[in-house]
Amino acid sequence: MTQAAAGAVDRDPEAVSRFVEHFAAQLVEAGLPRMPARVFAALLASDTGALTSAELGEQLKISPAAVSGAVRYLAQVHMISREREPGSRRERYRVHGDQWYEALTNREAIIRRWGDALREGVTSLGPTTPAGRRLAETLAFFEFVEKEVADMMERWRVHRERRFGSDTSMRD
Amino acid sequence: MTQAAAGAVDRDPEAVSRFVEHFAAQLVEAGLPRMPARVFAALLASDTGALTSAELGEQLKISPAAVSGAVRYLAQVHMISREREPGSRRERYRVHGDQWYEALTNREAIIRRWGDALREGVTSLGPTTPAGRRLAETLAFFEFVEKEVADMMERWRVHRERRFGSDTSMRD
DNA sequence: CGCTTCTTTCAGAAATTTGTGAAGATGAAG
DNA sequence: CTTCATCTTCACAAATTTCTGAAAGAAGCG
Repeated sequence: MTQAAAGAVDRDPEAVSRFVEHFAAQLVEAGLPRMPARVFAALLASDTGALTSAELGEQLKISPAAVSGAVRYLAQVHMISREREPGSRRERYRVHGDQWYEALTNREAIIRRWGDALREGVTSLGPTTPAGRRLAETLAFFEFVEKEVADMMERWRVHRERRFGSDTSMRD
Repeated sequence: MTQAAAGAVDRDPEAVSRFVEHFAAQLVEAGLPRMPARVFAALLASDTGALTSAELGEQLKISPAAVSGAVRYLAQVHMISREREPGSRRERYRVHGDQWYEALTNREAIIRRWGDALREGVTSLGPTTPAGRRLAETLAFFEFVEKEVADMMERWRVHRERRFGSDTSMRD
């Protein structure tokens, strides 16, 4: 084995980097801040789905501070989780298939607050005014979506189970 | 009728403004730029669902330039449409129930580009590598969602029809 | 305990974004 | 063809966001 004694390589670092930057760019365009996007893409493209702070910093050529900020953000929106390795103080950041899908659709919290704001609007503008009625219909849409999305995720789990097997897939 | 001879009032401008700013704040938090968010909220809370540039500027206390920038943005993402009044050079910006729901779910274009980036990644990292497999599953998720969302919107149209009647509701 | 290794926090420099005023366009009306 | 009203574009100023280097905080290990 020329590549490695222990599991790693045959990964062309340049190909990886190309994908990372390209995918990160899409995420940025969708509204994610730049550093979190790059970090996330790097994790997604890693072999194990988990990297240490140092590895991230090196691969992306960014300071430890930047890594720290990015992972804090990503953890907050539940796109990654943090793990401690028992021995060393090293922390390890992991992208966990399941949880990040959910995070994406998990505009839930947002949707709920939109609903609140709209309800307030309906009341204060009056449910029978034209504006009030428009708001009410918009509200109905969000309530509809909220429920539908939940159902959809359920269907996805089934679909995926059949397509990819094991429930805990996408672990390392 | 104490309030008005022609259609308008009984709208407490302060209540309207409160709603507009509150709802706009939620939109901002969801990632919309500030001015577009405020303009959009103002349209949503208007009686007819359509306002002129001047009216928007006055209500929101912003310059014509700011209005122009905001409506350009909103039109681009299909959250409003522009109408010319036949006579005057005045333009009128309208929020059209249907189209803005669709715009919201219409991360479609975005999703498609994500798909492209992921497909590329699967190829260049190799479909049988661990990272390649993770990417492939992620891709499958997006393809699934794309289809499901389309179905969901169809169901919404039916649901709404029954609840709110006429197909062209939410016009002025 | 005190060293060593990581990570986080903080203050500031750099870049980006946002909104304004002023100067063009554009088109209807005289 | 000029004028008036209205929208858009442009260059710049202001505010905000984003990264970095440096210093401070934790956790294992001798």
